[in-house]
Amino acid sequence: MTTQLILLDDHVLFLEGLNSILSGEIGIEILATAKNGLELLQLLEQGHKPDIIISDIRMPIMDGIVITKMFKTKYPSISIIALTMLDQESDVIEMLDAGAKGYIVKNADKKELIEAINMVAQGKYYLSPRFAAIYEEWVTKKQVSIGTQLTRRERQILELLVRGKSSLQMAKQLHLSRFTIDTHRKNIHKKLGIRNNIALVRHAQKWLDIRE
Amino acid sequence: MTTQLILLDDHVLFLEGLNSILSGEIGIEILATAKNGLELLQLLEQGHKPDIIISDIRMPIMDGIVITKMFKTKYPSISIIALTMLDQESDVIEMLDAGAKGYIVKNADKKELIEAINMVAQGKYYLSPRFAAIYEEWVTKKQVSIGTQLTRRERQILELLVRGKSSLQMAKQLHLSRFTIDTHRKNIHKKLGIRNNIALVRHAQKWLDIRE
DNA sequence: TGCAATTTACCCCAAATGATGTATTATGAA
DNA sequence: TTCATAATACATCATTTGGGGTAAATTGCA
Repeated sequence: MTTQLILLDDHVLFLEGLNSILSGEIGIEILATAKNGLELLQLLEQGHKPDIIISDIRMPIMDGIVITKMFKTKYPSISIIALTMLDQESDVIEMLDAGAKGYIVKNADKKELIEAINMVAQGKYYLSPRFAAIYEEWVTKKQVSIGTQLTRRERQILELLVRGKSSLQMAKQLHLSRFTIDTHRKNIHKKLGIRNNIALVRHAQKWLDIRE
Repeated sequence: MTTQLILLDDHVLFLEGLNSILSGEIGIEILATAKNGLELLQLLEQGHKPDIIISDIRMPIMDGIVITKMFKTKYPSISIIALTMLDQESDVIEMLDAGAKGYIVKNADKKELIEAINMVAQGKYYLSPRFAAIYEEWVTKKQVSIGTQLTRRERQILELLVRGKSSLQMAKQLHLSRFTIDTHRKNIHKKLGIRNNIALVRHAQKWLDIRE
């Protein structure tokens, strides 16, 4: 029984490399490759039915997380393995939350990739060893819910943060203690798995649709 | 006459993919691959004499720019082709200054890569067509920058800041003192009349078209 | 009504940033 | 070659942020 794949990555060289690596493998068949989410959707509409899609997370037009979320409802039978450079931990959590079945770093080797494909093909999950720890920690801390599950106050403070307000400024504006603001700010950090305000602002802009 | 290569990239999957793509080509021989600068140096000390090294720019231990600069004096007969994600414009400029003979984006395809190898093997230069566009854009931005007279270093640091890097992280990445980074950052503040990093990031996104 | 979640407020301490300087070494253009 | 600009590096000191807590009052909803 062969596992049928579609590969998705905006870096063509990487895509071709991956194709070259995998196409020699027994039990694996590359149906097609796509450079972006739109190409991927076209392939599926053309009737391709892969078992697994291996997708980069960070892509310009439609990123892996968006795609994964969409697939969860539109193509629930197709599993997704996420590929990443890993320079941002929170990506891991978001991707898994979005419904990815596997998570691999680009620092991994062919062997690990094939293992991941086989695991996921069997309906199991595969997490790059590096991430197991991160995810474990996340779960045990009961920080399972992310993103949209900020409380009203937290969201308000995040909005002010995005506008460049300091804790003290917010405290004055909201007639609260600066300690309170700090508590909220740090709770937001924890919930989102982000450890500085700049990353927080960018996350808010990208995912929470908080702008100005 | 075959062109002998060593490949250098910290992302093993990419490295293996590249190897897989190129090793089938006539006229090209892969002598070895290396995951970081140290491995590369060891290979050379062991007597490998490649014509060309294809190297990623961004790497943790010793980045492509450092390597290229070093090779210019220590192994002047070896040409270097730089590979990049091109998520940071200023890398292009730096790499060019450092003395790379070729410049390819990872969005390129196999055909372009091989063309680049052949060009460089013949002693010519090869620049990815995208590079031309980026370079053009970069130059015009530099000239048109009336409201935003940031120097090239300042712009580079602002780009990193937008990506959420701290002063210390930038210092490591750019091989500079953290004091230097701070000086630049504070000079940017003054020039733009902005008093904190978050406002700076938003200004950069809005007015300077610096994103990710 | 009762209990969980939220909001508020504080502690300590480390690290990073912001403000204001000085100063030396490249570098590039006139 | 000179001279301005850019890039580098550091000092000092105040403020802000980040990470780890604790704990009260309030709110909302089952």
